[in-house]
Amino acid sequence: MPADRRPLAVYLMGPTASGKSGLACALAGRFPLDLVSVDSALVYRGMDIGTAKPDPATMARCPHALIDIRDPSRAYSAAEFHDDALAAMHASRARGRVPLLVGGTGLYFQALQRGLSSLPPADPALRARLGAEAETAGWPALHARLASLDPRAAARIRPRDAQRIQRALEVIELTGQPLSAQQRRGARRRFPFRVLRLVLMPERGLLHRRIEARLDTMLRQGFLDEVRALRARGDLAPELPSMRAVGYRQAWRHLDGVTDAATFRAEALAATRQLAKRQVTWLRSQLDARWLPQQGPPLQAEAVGSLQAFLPKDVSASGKSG
RNA sequence: GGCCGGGUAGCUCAGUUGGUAGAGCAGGGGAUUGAAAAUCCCCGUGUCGGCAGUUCGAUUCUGUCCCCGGCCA
Repeated sequence: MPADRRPLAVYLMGPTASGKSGLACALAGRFPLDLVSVDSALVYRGMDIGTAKPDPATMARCPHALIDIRDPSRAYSAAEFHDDALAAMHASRARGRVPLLVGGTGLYFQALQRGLSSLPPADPALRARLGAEAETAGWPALHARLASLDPRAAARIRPRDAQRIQRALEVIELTGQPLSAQQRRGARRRFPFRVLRLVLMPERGLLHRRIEARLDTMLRQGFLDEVRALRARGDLAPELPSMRAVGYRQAWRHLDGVTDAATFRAEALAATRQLAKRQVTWLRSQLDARWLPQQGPPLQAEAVGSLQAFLPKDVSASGKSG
């Protein structure tokens, strides 16, 4: 078997509050790494406290690509991430360095790695129209329509999965072809990087304790004021992808007067735990990943060791020292 | 101390005209192709507060005790 001559990339994956950011920054301090964020919420400007975004001092010491690249009024997408991340990886490679992709958004990692089928982007007007139809007819009715247009897609998508039914009908309307047929056409190509996957998977109870402690820190740091400021802009709405983020959605309801402070905190905690659980489900499918110990110095030592086994020859092969 | 409500799943509660019980939330598992921190699917045995009585059978009826509210003293 010939040696894999593709340049190296490192993925550092883990659920929220697992300590990814700290570890990434520590590793960047000792290896020639460029950090690329893989996080669907960190892309939004002005959403700092509630997303646990690295603070300005950390960002200065450990710059991340793909953070603060979008206004919260505009949705970001997996397809844009795919292109942006690949561009950042190639730029890093061109500098003779190694990209370290750090984050917890499973779909983004998958879209990057496997690519996406060639499909039209979201069409807000069309989505609004489909949403209005669903309002009166109900999603199962639109699912039935999907079944007549694209039985294969309808079999895969549940009758109440509003988001996927809407997307499928959108693609069919925009292209005149069934979604399933287009998805079956090759998204796959050889990925241009050789990947070392590191996974942080803290024991569940520990993760829950860390989530709780972190939320209380956010609240002390003025999370609610941050959300008040976002609401005060006047052009944001709770249906936006940015404002549906964990914590922000619950804070919005609280500031609307729907929930009291204790309820808001409990809801935000539960939503964060549920997010972590879904992230863990993605991670469990990472069969060829290197699982790191839970936390503390052993974690860092293990990560450093894993990297050392791969990095030197790659970096030296690039003809440049980090 | 007296009277009235309550004590059922981790939480909030429903229910059983007597045949050992089920919702919401929480929690667990899974799916995941341009909104993904999104969206969706699956998973409910718990001394029905304790003890005693009636009964073929008590979580349900009766007695008594304990605990939590409220009112009265």
